[in-house]
Amino acid sequence: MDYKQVVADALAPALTGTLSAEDIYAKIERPKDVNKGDYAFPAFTLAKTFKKAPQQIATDLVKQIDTSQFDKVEVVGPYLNFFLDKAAFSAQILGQVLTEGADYGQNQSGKNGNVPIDMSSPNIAKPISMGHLRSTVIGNSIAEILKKNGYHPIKDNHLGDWGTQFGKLITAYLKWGNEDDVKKDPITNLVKYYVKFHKEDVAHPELDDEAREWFKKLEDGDKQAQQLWSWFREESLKAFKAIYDKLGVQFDTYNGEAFYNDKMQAVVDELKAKGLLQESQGAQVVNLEKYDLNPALILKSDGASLYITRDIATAMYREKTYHPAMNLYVVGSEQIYYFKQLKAVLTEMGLPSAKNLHHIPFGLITVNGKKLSTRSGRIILLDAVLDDAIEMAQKQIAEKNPDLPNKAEVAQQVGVGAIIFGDLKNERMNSIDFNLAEQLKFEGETGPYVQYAHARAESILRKASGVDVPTSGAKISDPEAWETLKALADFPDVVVEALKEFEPSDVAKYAIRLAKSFNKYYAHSKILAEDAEKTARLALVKSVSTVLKEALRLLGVQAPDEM
RNA sequence: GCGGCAAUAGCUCAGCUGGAUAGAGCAACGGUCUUCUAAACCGUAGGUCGAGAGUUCGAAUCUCUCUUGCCGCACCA
Repeated sequence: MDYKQVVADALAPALTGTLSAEDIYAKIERPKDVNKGDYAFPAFTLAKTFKKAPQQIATDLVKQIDTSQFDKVEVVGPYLNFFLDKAAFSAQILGQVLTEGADYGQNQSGKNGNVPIDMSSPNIAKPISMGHLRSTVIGNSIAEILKKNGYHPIKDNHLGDWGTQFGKLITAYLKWGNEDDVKKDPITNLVKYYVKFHKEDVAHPELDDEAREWFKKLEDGDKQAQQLWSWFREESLKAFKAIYDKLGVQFDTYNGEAFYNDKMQAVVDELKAKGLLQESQGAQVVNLEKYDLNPALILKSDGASLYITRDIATAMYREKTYHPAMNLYVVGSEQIYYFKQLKAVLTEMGLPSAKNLHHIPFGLITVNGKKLSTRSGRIILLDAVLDDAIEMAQKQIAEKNPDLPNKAEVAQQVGVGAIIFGDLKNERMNSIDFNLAEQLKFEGETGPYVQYAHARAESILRKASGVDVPTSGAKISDPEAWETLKALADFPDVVVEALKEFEPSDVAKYAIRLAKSFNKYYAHSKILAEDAEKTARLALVKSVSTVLKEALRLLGVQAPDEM
């Protein structure tokens, strides 16, 4: 139920002819201070039309409205403060959460439309770093949020599995590599070969020619080249999947760059057919002047294709395969300009999904203020960070809950949860200077804090087993529960808002707010006390547990029942 | 040089479509476990919201200028 609307409806009769229903609704706000009620209407805007002081207007207004449906309506200066009927509110919201369960907050606005999401996208034969974490967890969370809004997301890992570096890799492997090492630890060893190649080719430039030849062979379908390439790819993918498993992220497709190799010519043909290609300094470009953008370079002067050619092919493929409702790209903010160009080219081509293409950028992860880079050695391995976090969680469990039965499982859930939550709780666009100690904090506004609130709720429910939790009519009068009840009621709006902004952090902040209000309630009220409201309180606890778990799920974070 | 993003407490960040004394977490200091998990709760202290101008009854929030930092600016992805 929309309680803001209830307030607006109450005000409407007194303001007919002055403000439209929509205007009234838009003016209503939530006081920051809890003591000033649940909703407030400021009378400033009416001062001109009524030619009276706002304070006076507020005083007059309150006399004209039906206040019976509220606990009270107060005039404080120029504000009308509305206090909702707590008993009715609690019965309504708890009934709804308990009836709907995990479906609470679900809406169908997406009409099951397909939404491919370009995300994670590590490069074959290179390690997954903290930089990939952001794309992976943001994309994964947006996928869950999409589902909650009735869309059908398709998580696509657009692997970097093609390019001249494979010529170098093959050359290096044949010279210095061996099969067992690659099988044992593919990423480390493949990177080693790659780095060695770059060291050696300074003194032996003929290596570059060899590499070029190998890449040419690969493109021409040479058997040995193909075999090595697909082997490197498989071994890398195995290593990647181990990390994705740890993170709890699955993909629907792994349509990497190689997948589009045979779809590139069609792009060039179509651009030509539509008269969009122009020659410029020997290269083929699409002029984007009318979008106030630099020309997009489609073919190099040597005729080779580029990243954007591949992305156009990808967009065309997705259009044909999915008829997407939206087309999302979770890629770093350094590519904002590039995606403007891509969208402009696709718009020029008349691709229907171009207008629903959204680049979802995020801030850079840096170390000591500097950009990560494999070559310079400034790299933070995601796997190592996850392991550190899991180990830290193990220590915490040993200290705080040594009798916990499934320690290893919970340590993983808590450790990984801390890392994911830590990444998602801040606005996407904030850049992050990596700090391991900061990532491993389990106190305050963190993933474990939310998980802990959930585990406490579950603990109470276990202790109360045998008591029937009512799914309707649960009224709570305890004022300590009020913030928690209101937070529960906000969840459906958060689901909508988070999608609108593509902001998982909205959900993370919400989870903290709900957990915090519940922890406070928990500290001040004895839930299992034997009195008339006990079952109502249990209804609240059950509702909190349900919604916390669901909010964490939308972030890709697990919620253990005990920790 | 042009464009984008950012600047709020010692540190990390919230602050919704402009609204009532600018809020959290961490760190500091003090308090709360014989009672539902203290990974928690309560309190104290801490800010000329980068600077300046403008719009407005009202600006951390909108506009402009400036400063600082990061990112990008066709043959990488």
